[in-house]
Amino acid sequence: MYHEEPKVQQNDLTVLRTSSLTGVIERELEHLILTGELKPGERLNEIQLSARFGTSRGPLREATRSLQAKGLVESIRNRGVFVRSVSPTEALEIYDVRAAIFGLAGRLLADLVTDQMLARLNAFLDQMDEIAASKNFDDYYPVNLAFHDYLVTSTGNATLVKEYKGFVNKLHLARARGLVQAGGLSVSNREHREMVDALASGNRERAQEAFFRHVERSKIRFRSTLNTGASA
Amino acid sequence: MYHEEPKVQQNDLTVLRTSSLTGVIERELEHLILTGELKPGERLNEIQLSARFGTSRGPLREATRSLQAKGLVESIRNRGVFVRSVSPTEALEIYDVRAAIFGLAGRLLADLVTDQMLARLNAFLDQMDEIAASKNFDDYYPVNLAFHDYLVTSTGNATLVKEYKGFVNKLHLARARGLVQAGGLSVSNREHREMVDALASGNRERAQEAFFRHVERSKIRFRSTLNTGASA
DNA sequence: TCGATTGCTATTGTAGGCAATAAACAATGG
DNA sequence: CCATTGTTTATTGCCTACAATAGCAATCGA
Repeated sequence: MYHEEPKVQQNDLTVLRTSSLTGVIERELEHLILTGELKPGERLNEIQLSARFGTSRGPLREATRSLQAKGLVESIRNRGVFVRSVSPTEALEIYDVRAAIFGLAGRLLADLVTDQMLARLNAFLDQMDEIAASKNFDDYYPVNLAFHDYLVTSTGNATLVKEYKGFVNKLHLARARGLVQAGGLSVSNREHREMVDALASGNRERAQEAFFRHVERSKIRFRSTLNTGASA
Repeated sequence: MYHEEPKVQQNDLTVLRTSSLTGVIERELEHLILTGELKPGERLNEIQLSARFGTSRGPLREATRSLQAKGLVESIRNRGVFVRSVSPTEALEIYDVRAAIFGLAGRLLADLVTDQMLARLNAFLDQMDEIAASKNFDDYYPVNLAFHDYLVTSTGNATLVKEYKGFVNKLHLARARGLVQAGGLSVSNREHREMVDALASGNRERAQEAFFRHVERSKIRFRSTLNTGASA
């Protein structure tokens, strides 16, 4: 008991010391947006939200400015701040840029890959195969996410990681957001194996192309579901 | 006289109507940072700057939050906001990501390229050859910039353009900033021709690789000037 | 009835003020 | 002489208050 108390308190203090109130609000808002509690197009009422967080409007406004720069909200003067709504066109653009960045991850990893890393990746593949076989698609999504996260993080390129995650977040604001996930669900694990095999070969260009194409195929799936006029 | 007065006033009003004071300050600060008037590591004094812009501290703080999200400044609680200083390591990371994005530009352009576009690009190449021959390096840099800008913009992918420019800006904050330019100066126009040729071939992968490698070579030049221990 | 105009209200934009913090310096003790 | 502790000051963090704006509804005139 005595050992935990100071630790917890120190954590709280550290949080308040490191990140300002603005930072806390920003993360909170980002969470609300990404979980869909604040939906695309919805206005962020300053008074209402600052009351909810128990602060004044100042820090909240600073937080929204930051989110605006990150592309999660847009601000219209004298009208307010709104959760961004990513159009299908922009979503397609983002898929391309994300493909390029993910491709870079493949290229970099081809030079960094170790046996240990390959073992970990194969474990991921097996796990996803298993889940896919059981048709338990709700379990597939998080593992798939962890797989991609592991790959991107393993490059050791912090700039790349940050960018990649930013785009993944933005895609959550795409209209017909469900389609983004739907596209991912039908991903055959074959593409993943191609990526891992390319890494194992140590061939930079091949790995880059495999990673790039994986995202491009997601894009194509996204687009085709769009055309069929499916709705949420 | 009478005809101009209202127009000027309307321009001012339009600017203030469209973008808030925060937006104006943000652009102004970004300019100060990128031109080097505010140097990496330097603190942005709120009182001083808000007095300079003739506003209160609120809008200024919002502007700096936005710049923070863009990676141009960093904020330390209770200490202030500082112009970011990009380490050599981070600069190398940025070069890689920029290469990936620029490579995507090449890939996209390979499918979009027209004779008219090729003519324009060849005009750029000739112009740069000319300048290089005259050894007037100060003229080379802006044309080189315009060349790259033209390429990126021609993709029609606004997300790509925004990202690319963001990274170019960030690289301006790299320590030994002169080296970034110095690296560019010695660029042989041959690389540029390779890029244009790749576009003319219409081969996606080839174009992507040519564009990618062009930036990678810049990175290598940057790194080598770093290792020789050259200083500003 | 319809359109324009004019007030009203909710909300954002900006300003300025007080409290809290950190860095620099002075004072004190060993 | 050095280390440590108290004090001062510049500066940031946050809040409250006021001004300005946009959207809306009611009113007025045709």
